[in-house]
Amino acid sequence: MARPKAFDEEVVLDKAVEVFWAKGYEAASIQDLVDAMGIQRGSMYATFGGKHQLFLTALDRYGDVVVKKLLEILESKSSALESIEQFFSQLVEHSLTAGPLRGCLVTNSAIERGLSDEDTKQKVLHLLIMIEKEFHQALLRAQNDGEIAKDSNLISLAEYLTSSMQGLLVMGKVCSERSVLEGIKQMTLSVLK
Amino acid sequence: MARPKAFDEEVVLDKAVEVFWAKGYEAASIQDLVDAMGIQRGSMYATFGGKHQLFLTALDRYGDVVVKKLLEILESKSSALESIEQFFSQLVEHSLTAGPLRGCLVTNSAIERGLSDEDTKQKVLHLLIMIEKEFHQALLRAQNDGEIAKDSNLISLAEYLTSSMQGLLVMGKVCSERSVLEGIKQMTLSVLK
DNA sequence: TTATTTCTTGACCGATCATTCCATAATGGA
DNA sequence: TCCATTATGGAATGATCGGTCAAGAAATAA
Repeated sequence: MARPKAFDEEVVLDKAVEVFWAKGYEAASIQDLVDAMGIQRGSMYATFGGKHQLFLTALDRYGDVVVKKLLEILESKSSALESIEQFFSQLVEHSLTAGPLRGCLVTNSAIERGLSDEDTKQKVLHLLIMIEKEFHQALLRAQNDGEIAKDSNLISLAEYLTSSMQGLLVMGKVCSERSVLEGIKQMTLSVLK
Repeated sequence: MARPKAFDEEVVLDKAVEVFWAKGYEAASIQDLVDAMGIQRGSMYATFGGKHQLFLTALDRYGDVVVKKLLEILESKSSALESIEQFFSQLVEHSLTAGPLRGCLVTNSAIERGLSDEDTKQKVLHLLIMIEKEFHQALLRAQNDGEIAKDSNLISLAEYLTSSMQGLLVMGKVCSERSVLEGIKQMTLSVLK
């Protein structure tokens, strides 16, 4: 064996996630990143390979931590429909309080890198499908519980909710009025009733 | 008088719009811009003031040309509800065919610059409100024609449609399947029925 | 203690960034 | 024709970009 790393990879990766989340890919410089991560450039390159690789790893980490935690709401004990409503309430709350971390790294990455970076595009697609599947599960549960009609197109509904989520997050980037975001949420969910 | 400009300001501005639209603010270098615009750096700085100013001017231009043209669909002769459906069909078609210009400069700017650039945020908000007002007009028309219920909350509906539009444009950045985008469109519009 | 391995550090690289500037070209008015 | 004015073209600015590298520090195995 030899000298062990002086930092926890996951801890510094979480810091990188925050930088990319707040500033985007292009605007986040290596200096910004290593400053926030609290490590030297050399260590970053040795550990993560480079900016592009670090970003892809950060995107994975974001999915494992942030998205996964958010999706847990959809698996909560309450009624499926209620859990979906709670989910969107959380999005509204996030937009109103998250400050520099407003918005979602998935949405941001889709917009900033979706056309120019195939790796990112694939990871974003994978995350969106993960979200969509979770919506689909919740919708199935709602259907089984008689909360929504038997003949509903659950696939389309799940895709619709995923898209609506993206829209709400875009609006939340520039609009800070709770009433507006709440109204959008209500209208979005009215499709399910 | 003195020597006249060798280029048409609006023509080269349209080229700048395309570069920002395709690449985003940060990823668009001055070199990219002046190459596409067909003018020299000096002329660009003399005419538009700098990258930030050029971007803001390009955003205005985008609103005057692209957004305005899209919104004309909402004022078409057909029924108001039909015009809204046509509007979203156009968004789907755009996402499937626009290539490097997929997506919307308003959405992109909201995501990339909404938190870090107050000028951009204000212009984006202004454009979103413009879109929302146009939706509202169409909804009023629909209500007067008896196409939607008298007691509908038209303000919330207009905000909802604006948000849904943003969501669809985000999805279109990474998803090229017509069936998915069409399904989202259908679900979105089902709120109006 | 010594040898070996790996990590850390900070200087350094060429390239590119946005921006400035100036000599030159071109135009219209006098 | 000559002057005043403005646009053009392109070199040059310093800063910062992402990325590399070598030397030293730290830890374990022998």
